[in-house]
Amino acid sequence: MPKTSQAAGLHRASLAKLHDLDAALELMYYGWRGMTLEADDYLARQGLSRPHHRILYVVARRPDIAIGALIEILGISKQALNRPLNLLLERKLLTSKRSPEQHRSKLLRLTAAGHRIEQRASDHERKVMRQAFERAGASGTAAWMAVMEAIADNN
Amino acid sequence: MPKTSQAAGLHRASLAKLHDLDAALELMYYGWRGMTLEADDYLARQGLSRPHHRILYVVARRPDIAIGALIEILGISKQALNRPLNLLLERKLLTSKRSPEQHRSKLLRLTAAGHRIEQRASDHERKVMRQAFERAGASGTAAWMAVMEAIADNN
DNA sequence: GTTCTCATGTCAACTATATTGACTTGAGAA
DNA sequence: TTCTCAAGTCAATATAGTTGACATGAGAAC
Repeated sequence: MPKTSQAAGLHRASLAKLHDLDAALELMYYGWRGMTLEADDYLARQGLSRPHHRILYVVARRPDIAIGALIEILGISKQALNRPLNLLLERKLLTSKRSPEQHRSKLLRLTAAGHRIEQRASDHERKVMRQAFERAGASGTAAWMAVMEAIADNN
Repeated sequence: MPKTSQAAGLHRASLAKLHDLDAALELMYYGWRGMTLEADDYLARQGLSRPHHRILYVVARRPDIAIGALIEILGISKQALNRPLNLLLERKLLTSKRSPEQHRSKLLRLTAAGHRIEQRASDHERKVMRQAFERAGASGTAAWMAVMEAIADNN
């Protein structure tokens, strides 16, 4: 696990702008950093990191999800999922049980402790977003979401 | 180097929303992915990846930057910079020379080939942003930037 | 009832990106 | 001549991911 994460390169560096859209590229970069910084620090103090949070986040929103479906959503291989998932099971932040009828797949659920950590980590991120949206007002928030959807759906 | 990057977990996954701000968290995640996807594919075809692009991006905007200053801006350790930087020098995408007076530090510059790759990779990202901004109009763009600045500056 | 399929689990080897710590080198300054 | 400081290098470690190969165990098909 990483130490506490040095506030690294947070400058919003004073780089010359070669293109008018350079500011937008940098805002995406530093925006992602800004949103995840405190959450990552919190997770590191729990001995966890971003992949663990992604697992907790998805399972919280899809209780009784099977492992195959989780792999699909996370977009990583079974083997890559294995380690962080087992850590979460060992730490009893997740439980896995086979369903009575579909005995083939294992169903994942958060424990109370898992819910608590997922919530606190996500709360750090939501706090950042809430403050930004408060300053921007309802129309600014709607505009932000519209732009982000256009960017996200650029597949 | 990674292969071609499987379009992984691109679902904009249909997860139940536990909080009203969950959509915003997911938009940040998929937005970052959407912006960087094509650029990363292009870079992978050149045998490069995101850290190499970050180096090229910064040096393009700060010609004659010293290695220490670059480390500062990137927020990584000297040792972590070493490998990708040496690759870029070997490939002659960067040049390093000592300055006449300040002979202690090395000054980095892009070669023509380095400029070309930096530009093409960044162009993929700018293209995504430009399309999103065109749909959103000038006021939507301004609102997006204001929100992102608030998020980024949450340090 | 044996065989086929399929979800899951696990082992090994590899790559990439990062870290810290300990050192060297070489130039400039005191 | 010694001290400082930027840069370079080596080793060990952690994390996050990959592919390939193979085991297990349950359900379904024949």
